[in-house]
Amino acid sequence: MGENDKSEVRVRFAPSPTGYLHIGGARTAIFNWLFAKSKKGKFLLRIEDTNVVRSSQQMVEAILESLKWLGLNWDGEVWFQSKRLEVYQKIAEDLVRQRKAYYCYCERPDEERRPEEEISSCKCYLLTVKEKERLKQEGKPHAVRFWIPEGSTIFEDRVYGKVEFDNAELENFVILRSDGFPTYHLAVVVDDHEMEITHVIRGDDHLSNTPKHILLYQALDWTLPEFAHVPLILGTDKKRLSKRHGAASIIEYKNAGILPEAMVNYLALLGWSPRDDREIMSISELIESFSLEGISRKSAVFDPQKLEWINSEHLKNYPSDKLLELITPYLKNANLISDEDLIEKREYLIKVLDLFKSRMKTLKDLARYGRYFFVDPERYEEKALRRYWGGRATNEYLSKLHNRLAQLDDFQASVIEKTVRDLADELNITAAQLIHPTRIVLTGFAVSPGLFEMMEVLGKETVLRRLEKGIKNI
RNA sequence: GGCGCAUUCGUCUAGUGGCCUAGGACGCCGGCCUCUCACGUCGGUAACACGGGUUCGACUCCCGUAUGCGCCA
Repeated sequence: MGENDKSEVRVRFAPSPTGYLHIGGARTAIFNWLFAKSKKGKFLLRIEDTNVVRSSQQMVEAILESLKWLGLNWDGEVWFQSKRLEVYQKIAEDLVRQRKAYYCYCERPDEERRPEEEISSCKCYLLTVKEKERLKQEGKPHAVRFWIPEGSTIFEDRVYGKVEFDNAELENFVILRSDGFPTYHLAVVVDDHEMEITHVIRGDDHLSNTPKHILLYQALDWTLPEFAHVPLILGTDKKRLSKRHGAASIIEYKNAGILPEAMVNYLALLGWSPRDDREIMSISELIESFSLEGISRKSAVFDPQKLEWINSEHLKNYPSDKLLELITPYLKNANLISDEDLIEKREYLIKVLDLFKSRMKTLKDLARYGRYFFVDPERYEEKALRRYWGGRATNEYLSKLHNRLAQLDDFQASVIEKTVRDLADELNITAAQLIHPTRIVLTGFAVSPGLFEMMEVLGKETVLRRLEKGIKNI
């Protein structure tokens, strides 16, 4: 066990392009990538597209896009199984020649409704030479089945520890279908060998398949990689995560305004622990702390709320200029800024983010809850008015406030605050009686960042304009 | 059905025989801060699936049971 320093670590992620990259797949990719990085090894990518009907080029693109978004860059060219059919066929033939596999002429059972116990055991290996010859003449299609040897198969899984299977439990399994396409078992073993994969890190739904793979490695006289099976991710109902559980595709989280580093952070923590209390971790911290030993054997439930929390933590620590780039699409989409604004009002936008980012949970939030940083409020929230607007008197107070503010040369938070509080004193009212209505007039809501800081950012001109408008219209 | 794997607060987890009257985090609830809501901060809620062993001593080791999940060309 343990990695040999001399040989480079090589891992791979091998999705099949029959759907988008989902949460579970993404986490498997993350574990592989983290492991490769932590060992200064290579992270390879292989597309398992031997299921021609269900695979599509479009899905390949989508998966690559998701991986790029997450920042999981891969080494070298992408491998495609569909381009390697002859390789699998040749190896299947070799195994037949060596009597480690044999032709099977059984009719393919109806995949859809397979009777419970009719999990047939193929007896084609009993066929006589004469019978085989006859079937060949008839041109009857055949699959290739691997011949399971006697004994038992034991291996040391890096996550699950020692795992033992009795070979008698295994059936002579198909490695090459009658249509010439390999099964998962053959393809995975052949490719992992040729790609010189040293560690197979994959979902634990393959734990039970691993003995078959090991038997193949042995039959082919290839050295075994290490295996590490990672537990599945479940939905809130404790069922395997799938499309039914809402956003199962990674891209949906991108669209929902989740940062890629937050996604990686959260997913890494789902089924893996650094063994201390750290939760908010940067990519480099994750790489540094990652180890196979920290992976749990228990499947974990995906919790969108915690994802959001982790996202908000990352957002808070994000440099505002970088953040601006990321939220620009959302602001444009909501028609709040133009390309010119991006240049002309850059300084303003940065200040807005400085003020607002600590209250953001997703990249969408500014466009959604902070419209007043870009446009005057079109309407005032009913509830806010009812709660904080003190009738005609309020209009008069605000009018006085307007006059005072208009005289300020230095429109700074501290100065504004003093002005507001002094006025309240003079009017013999509480500061809150001034503050709340002002907020409503400026934002349309009862909720916003601290009023004085916000006024400074909005600027004198905007503040005065909105005050006037509010006094007139409310 | 056979085989395999798992089982600590609602959720993610720490825990590798005594440090555990079980720690952290999300969520939830409450206090403080305060111009609101967040942020922050302080505090509260809540768990070792069950039954047998082994041991001076089990969350930790073993065996069953239950439940869940996975694989079975």
